[in-house]
Amino acid sequence: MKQELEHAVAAAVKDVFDTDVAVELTRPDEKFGDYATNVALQLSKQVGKNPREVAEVLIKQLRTKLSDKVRDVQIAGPGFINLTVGDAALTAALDTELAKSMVGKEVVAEYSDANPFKVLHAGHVYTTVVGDAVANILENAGATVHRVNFGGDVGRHVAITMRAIIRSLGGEFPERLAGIPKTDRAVWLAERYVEGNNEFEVDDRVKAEVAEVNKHVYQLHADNDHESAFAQIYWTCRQWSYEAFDAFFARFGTKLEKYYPESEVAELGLQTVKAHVGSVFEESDGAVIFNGEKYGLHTRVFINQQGLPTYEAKDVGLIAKKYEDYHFDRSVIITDNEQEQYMQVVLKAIQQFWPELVQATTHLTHGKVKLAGGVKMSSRKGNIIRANEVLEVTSDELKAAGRASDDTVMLGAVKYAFLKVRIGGDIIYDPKESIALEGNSGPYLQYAHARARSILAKAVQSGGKADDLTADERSLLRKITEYAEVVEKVTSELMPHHICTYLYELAQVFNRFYEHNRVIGDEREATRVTLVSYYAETLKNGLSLLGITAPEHM
RNA sequence: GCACCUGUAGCUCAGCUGGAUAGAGCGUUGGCUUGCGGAGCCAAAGGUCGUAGGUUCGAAUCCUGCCAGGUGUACCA
Repeated sequence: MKQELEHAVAAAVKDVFDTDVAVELTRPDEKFGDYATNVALQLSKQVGKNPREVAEVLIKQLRTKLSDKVRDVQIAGPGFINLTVGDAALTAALDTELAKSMVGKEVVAEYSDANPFKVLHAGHVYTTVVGDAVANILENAGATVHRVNFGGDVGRHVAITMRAIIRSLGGEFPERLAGIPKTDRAVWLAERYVEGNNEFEVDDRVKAEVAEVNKHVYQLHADNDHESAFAQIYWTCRQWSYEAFDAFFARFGTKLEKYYPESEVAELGLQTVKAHVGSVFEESDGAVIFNGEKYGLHTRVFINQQGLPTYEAKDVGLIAKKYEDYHFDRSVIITDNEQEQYMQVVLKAIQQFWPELVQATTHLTHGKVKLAGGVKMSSRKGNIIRANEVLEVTSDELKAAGRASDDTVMLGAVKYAFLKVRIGGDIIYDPKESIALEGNSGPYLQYAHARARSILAKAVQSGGKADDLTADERSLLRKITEYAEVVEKVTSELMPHHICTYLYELAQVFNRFYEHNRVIGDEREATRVTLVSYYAETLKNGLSLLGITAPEHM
């Protein structure tokens, strides 16, 4: 509908002024009409007439050309042209298919980036929620989306944890791991990391030991060692981590197709970097670096003095591995914004030898999670908000409010609270607000859906489609048809919060309609039931893009 | 030092590829109410859009300086 009208306006401009313009229709305040364009203002200078004169000429043309679809064309304000669509055309728009702009495309969405040997914290929840939504949105546009995780099972944090684990066991005694109860494993590992890191930061001897353990871990992978005591401890604890991740993501409704451990891409990254030393990378101070300053970025180390690949080199290996596995048309990476400039350097380096892979890659970032009135989290210190705690505080809030704390509503609350804000900046999470049934929250929309379903369950008549709508009916219909436009915008911008804003507005429009209009038993029941049915469906579809379940009852 | 991000109502945020009186929610104040799920609806109060300039017919939106907060900046991830 919108596109059709845009083409028609562009054609009218061409007819009258013989010039090509890109017309973008916007949704103005309802009192102005359904769509608005500012082409007259844009053309004014070019044509040498004042905007309202330009608009005068254009609307004559539009009125005749669009008479079948548009019932009113008006000039307003400084020279806006407002279009009001006919009821029949608006009703017909309900059944237009959503644009499937990515059919046949292979997409890799990398998010969550949970690291074995570390605990999942609130930041992982945020990344996962955003990543899921982005993946859903692309999938909805017809793409085949592969959801993957990239996590560090080698590197300094692993060495720090391994050293602390071995000390805690009193030596390399893998059999002693059996003494740790299954339910405590994840927490126990997290404690070892914190403990090890605290020692690492203040003691140079510990730093040296960690460097040794780090080499040992890489060696273990190089030798494919599963036998030595050290290796047994390593593999067991890595497995504990993955089991903890699986459990958490399952509860969350996230299905990651693949975990890429760093150990799997380290060698590939190392070799790739080595192959481009002299052309892209250079040796400096015993390490291999990429001089990003040539590109206005900063310089980073890809292979350290010990000859080990850093995270940078692993990212080189990762992008190659992803391409090898999926031959992606598009790759989306979602991380914390601390990695923004880091990623620019890595991508700039890769661009030198694999430009097409970088061309297809988008890096989306989000900020940190802070609790309302709370403090930033640092996983190095002990004062982090664990992922489970995010769910627990939300669940507690539901209980405190005397409501059932089932996962449907609890996760709906968390996901919506994280997604309703534009990604990029930090968010302040307020569990109390997230579960509220009044205001802009997930549970509010879930409730709105359940209520609509309840009306539909009682409907006697249905399937009516009128072209003589009342003002309230028309407002609701108008808002429902906007969904397709929102989805299109969100698909191109990958900004899920627009869906939240839209769904909330939709629910408000519905409530206004419902306040003054009886549905069941009214002589217009058939028509109104149709509207309610599309409304409920739109809520459900929108929520599902956000990864939120729309329950039938609450 | 340099780079990037952020600064909009008491609080939490939309709006930022320039356009019509700057919008929501929460909170505050007042009204509707035996309802098809009122967990709603209507209304009021509340804003120098950090600040000073610039570009433009038009700036919260673009450009520059400054202020404040955050992040990154060589062998962590």
